Parts: sequence; C-alpha cells; structure tokens
Amino acid sequence: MISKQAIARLSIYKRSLQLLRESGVEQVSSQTLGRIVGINPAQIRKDLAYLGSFGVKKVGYNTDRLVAILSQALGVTEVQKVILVGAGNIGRALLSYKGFAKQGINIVAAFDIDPAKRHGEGFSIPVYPLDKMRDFIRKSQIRIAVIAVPAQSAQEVADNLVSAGIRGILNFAPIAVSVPPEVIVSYVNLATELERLVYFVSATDIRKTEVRR
Amino acid sequence: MISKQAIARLSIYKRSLQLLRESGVEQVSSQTLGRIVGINPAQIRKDLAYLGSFGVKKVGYNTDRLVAILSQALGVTEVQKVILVGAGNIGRALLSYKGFAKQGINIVAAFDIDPAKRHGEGFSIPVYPLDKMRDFIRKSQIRIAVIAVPAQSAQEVADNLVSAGIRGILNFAPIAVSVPPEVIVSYVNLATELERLVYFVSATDIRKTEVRR
DNA sequence: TCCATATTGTGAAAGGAGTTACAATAAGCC
DNA sequence: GGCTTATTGTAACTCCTTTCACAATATGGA
Repeated sequence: MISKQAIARLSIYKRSLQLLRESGVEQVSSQTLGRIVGINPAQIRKDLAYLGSFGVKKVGYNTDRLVAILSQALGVTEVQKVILVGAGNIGRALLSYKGFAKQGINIVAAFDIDPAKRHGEGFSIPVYPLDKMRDFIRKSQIRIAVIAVPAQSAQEVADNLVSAGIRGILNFAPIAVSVPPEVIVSYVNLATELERLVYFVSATDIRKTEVRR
Repeated sequence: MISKQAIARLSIYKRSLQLLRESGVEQVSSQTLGRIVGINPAQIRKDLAYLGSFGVKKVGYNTDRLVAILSQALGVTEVQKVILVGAGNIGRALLSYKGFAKQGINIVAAFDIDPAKRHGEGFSIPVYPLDKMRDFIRKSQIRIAVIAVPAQSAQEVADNLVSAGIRGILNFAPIAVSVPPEVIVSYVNLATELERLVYFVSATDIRKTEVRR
C-alpha cells in the first residue's frame, strides 16, 4: 500500500520529468531529479522501485518511459473527467486554468445555483444549473468533483455529489465535510497555507526547513 | 519544535472555533472539536498542550480564549500583509477571495507584468507593474508573497522577491523554485491534488482513508 | 577484455507522528 | 461534604516515513 504523500511525490516527479523531456533530456538519475524537485534521491528511488524496476545502473531512468509509468500508476493515462461545483472566484479560476489538460485532467462541466454565474466570459466549459448535476454525473459517469462553493453550502453539495455516485472530492470550502468512508475528500485551504507561512516566517529562530506539501 | 502538519491543524482548529464562537458556543471539549474537524481528540489535546495548559478538566476549552491563543501562536493577532505576483486567473481569484480577512491575512497589493491585467473589474486591491514591486516590499515591509505566475517565470519572480526581502513564498506555479535556506516556500499544486484523488479513486480496492492535508 | 565508477535497488537504522491508555482533577449532584 | 464522572495532559507505544549505507551491476574507457 502506497502512502498518500508518496502519491503526491509521484505527481511531482511526473511534472518535472515532462519538463525535462520537453527540453530533450532522455535520461535522468535519481540524484539529478532529486536536486530539481528538492527530494532525497533515495526517497525517489524507493518511490519508483515500488512501481517496478526500470532504472539502469550507471545511467539512471529514461524520462519518456518514466512519464508513461507514472501516468499509468496515477491513473491518468486516459483523460480523467472532473466536474466543478461553484463558479465563483475560485471556480472560475479553475475553469480558466490551462494546466490540467497537460496532466490528463479535464474539467468537463461546472454547476452553479446562481444564473448570473452561468454566463461566463467565453469559457469553453459549460456552466449548468445545480439541478442538472445529478443527471450529468450519472450519464457521464463522473467520479471526481471539485467543491468551490461557500462554506455554508459545502456539506449539502457534498451530500448531493455522494448520492449521485461521486467517489472523490477536492474541497476548496474552508470547512470539513462529512462523507461515507468509501468517498475520499481532499482539502485545499488557502488561508491555512498562508497561516502556516505566517507562522514559520514569524518564528524568530530561522529555520532551514523548506515547507513542501 | 512544532511540525508543519501541527501548524496546519492549529489553523483548522482556529477556523472551526471561530465558527463555534459565532454560534454562541463558549466551551468545547477536545472530543467535540475532534468530531467537527475530523481529528483524533488526543491529537488535538497534544497540539494545544504544546501551546500551554488552559483546558479545564470536565469542561473543556473556552472557545474565545482558544481562538486568541491560536491566533497568537500562528502570528495573526495583527493583520499580516501579503502581496500577490501575477494577476492571471488564480491571482484574480485570490484577490476576490473574501475569506482571508477573517483569518487576519490581507492582500495589500498585486503585481503583474501585463498592463491589461492591471485594469481589474473593480478590485479594491491595486494591481501595479512588476517594476514597482521591490520598492513596495521594502517600504511596506512585506514578508510574505504569493506567486501565481506561469511556471517559466516563477524562478525569476522568486529571485526578485527574495532579494527584496521576502521571507515566505506561497507558490502556485507548478514548479519547484530554488531559494536560500532561510526563505520558506510552500506549494499549492492543483493538478497534484487532483491526481492524488484520481489515484485513490481509481485504486480498485476501496480505502477507508480520508485524505487530509 | 578488464577495470574504474556512477548509479540503482533495498535492508537496516533513525526519526517522527499519531494513538492508546491512564492518572490527575475539576464540576456537579445527592 | 463526599462521590461520581467527564475531561484534560502526558507517558508509552506503535506505526509509518525518511534517510543512510552498501552490495550489485551496467557502462565506458583503456
């Protein structure tokens, strides 16, 4: 069983390897990659070894192959369809973000209760009313949703998503939502991130630590 | 030395306690709080004990006092001034996000190289050209910056920030930036978060884990 | 072909983080 | 006032993650 931190690292490796590949690098050692991503080379080797043994001694890893293997391990060899609930500020930023496609993630639809939010500034992604959500999830077999609604609506939205069959939720609302154990919830909390920084910066003794998630 | 995970938890406690306090709750036990935030009560007691001993046996913790203590511990008793570099999609979402003020965090200015991005839709926060950044940081004594520029500009921006005196960076660009050891960098990577979810949802065996950061 | 060396894969050690368990104790009730 | 009980603070334990260290080995050069 691979840990959730390890999964996050695999994702980081993948992105860096994609960049390397684009610049024509064909082989990379764990040491070089470690320097790039700021992670101990032994850690990288161990993470990769978990997926199989495909490094070559004295040479390193083939970037092309490694990207393929990481994509497969992460389940993003095929494009993953994701929906977004809440087309407010954060929601719209996500809709406009170009970076997901490259990582095999595709926001296919957004939903918002407010009709005004549904007339975007030329998004290619449609914004539907909330009551279309359930059907859409079922018909398109969506398994992952992003919640970007205000805190007070988050639990209700989560309940709806779960009952429609959603299995994983990325929650931007600054509140814990309660879901059945088979549903995975991951939180992104911008205020928490900033407070963490404030703490470490405020701490009088200088720390050598780089805070990485 | 308190760990970075612990700091993130303190921030979570604080927000939940603020909500409780707003609903008139004056005392809360570690058990109740644990249920709300989804964290083991003993963990909460341990985190709080690190800051001092101010629970009352058989009663619990005073919400008011706890919020004050947590705010102090996190360094947000006074409003923390933060600047934003990059007024693209993510940047604008952050500028519009109302939730920071309540947590004692204030984005006081934004900077973008593109003049078109500087004419916002009525943000109350000014967006300045990049070449004003250094002076602003010095004059306003800013210590924390948010990077929300494309990956290829991130390192250059980080270098500028550091040389102007920034001590903590929240980096939304999907790339590691290299900074001197005394500067703290924290990463928010949306694609990584989604990939992590994809992995756990794709994994055939159903996991009981709730992924929390 | 043989040697020197860079690099992998992994066992073992070290280091944290989270959980359990319980003694101490304050509060409320009889 | 004394008893019962909920709750804290923390010591000990377990579990998990990361780092270290090194044998195995593929490569390139002589």
